[in-house]
Amino acid sequence: MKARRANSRDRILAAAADVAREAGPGSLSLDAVASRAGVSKGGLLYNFPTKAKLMQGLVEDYLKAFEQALETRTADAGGETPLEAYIRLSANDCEEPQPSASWIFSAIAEDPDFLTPIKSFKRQLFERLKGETNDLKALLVCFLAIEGLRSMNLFDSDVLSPDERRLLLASLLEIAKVN
Amino acid sequence: MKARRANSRDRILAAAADVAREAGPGSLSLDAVASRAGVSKGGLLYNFPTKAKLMQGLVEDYLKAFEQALETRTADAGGETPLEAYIRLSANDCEEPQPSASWIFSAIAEDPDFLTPIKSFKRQLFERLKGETNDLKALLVCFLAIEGLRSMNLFDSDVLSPDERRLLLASLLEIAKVN
DNA sequence: CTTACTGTACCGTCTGGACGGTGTTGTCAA
DNA sequence: TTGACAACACCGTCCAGACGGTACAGTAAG
Repeated sequence: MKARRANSRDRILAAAADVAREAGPGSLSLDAVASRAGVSKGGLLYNFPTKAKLMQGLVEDYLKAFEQALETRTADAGGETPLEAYIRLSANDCEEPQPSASWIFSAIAEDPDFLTPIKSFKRQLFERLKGETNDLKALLVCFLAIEGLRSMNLFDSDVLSPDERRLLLASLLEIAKVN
Repeated sequence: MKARRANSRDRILAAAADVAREAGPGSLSLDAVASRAGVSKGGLLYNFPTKAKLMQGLVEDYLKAFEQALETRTADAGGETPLEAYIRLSANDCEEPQPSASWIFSAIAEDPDFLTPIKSFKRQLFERLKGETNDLKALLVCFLAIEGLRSMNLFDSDVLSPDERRLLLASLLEIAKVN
């Protein structure tokens, strides 16, 4: 029952992310996801009655995971400002070799409106940071630079070397610390 | 002859960009592009024998236009460092209401390798800026922040208000000026 | 005669999704 | 305790439609 369903759901979501990353965002078909998840197409459509619902599931999962990571990070970290936490968390995310969210491209191709929740999440995050930082200029620069880093990671761009990434992180933290 | 061909080519490219922006990147079909360009499908395939060639044309045109804009800007501008020129140019690009390059998503969906020329272009640009700037930290921050701005524009994200964008631009130029 | 198309008809492939079936599990009356 | 029954989770097949691409005949301009 519940357990089985939850496992299937998660397996499918993970499989979708894998397929998008490995076969390219344009090859994210239901068949591909189903076979990757070890589930028949019928089973897939049982969990996600339409492709749009699958995409929505991906978005929601992604946002939930990020929010939770940010929350736990800001909660238990000693003396770390929210902006610092956000910078470090994002930098960590981008450190991983594989872009974790290239399914986003599939979602956009399917329907650009899938971005709406992500956009509003970002807007909320920005507003929150704005409320907890008194140097708007520093916040803007840091926030945008992180956005740039995420974008590069998403596009699997290797413009920056690891050393450069480290230097960037240090610079941003320096800017953010003045607070 | 030449004139007719060149016009058709450009019209088709522009039509493709329009379709991608208005109907969504997933709806960039040959039929849609042809009818939008006021050209028959046969005529479209005469100019671009395959969809891949169309995408390639989009990428090449985009890069060429950007390179030229940057060149003229750095050439005639008095006392503007290359980094400043790049910042101002990109900020201008992002000021326009419509994301100019949402066809990129179509290209990625078709085949992620279409990004390769863009990536190498960015790498070259970064290396060039690195050679002409002596504060690597400032360069990194500015370059990434601009990347973030471009990404937001591409995703049609309205996280930043116009005022905030202006403030960001001023901050970046300030950082870049220390040089 | 060549160039630069138009227009139509067509093919093979792929995709989302509908549908009918199936085994396993939980529930509940007798 | 057991047997009937229903809900659940999933399977496998089938199909209409859209898409990229081809082929080809026609045409207007130079």
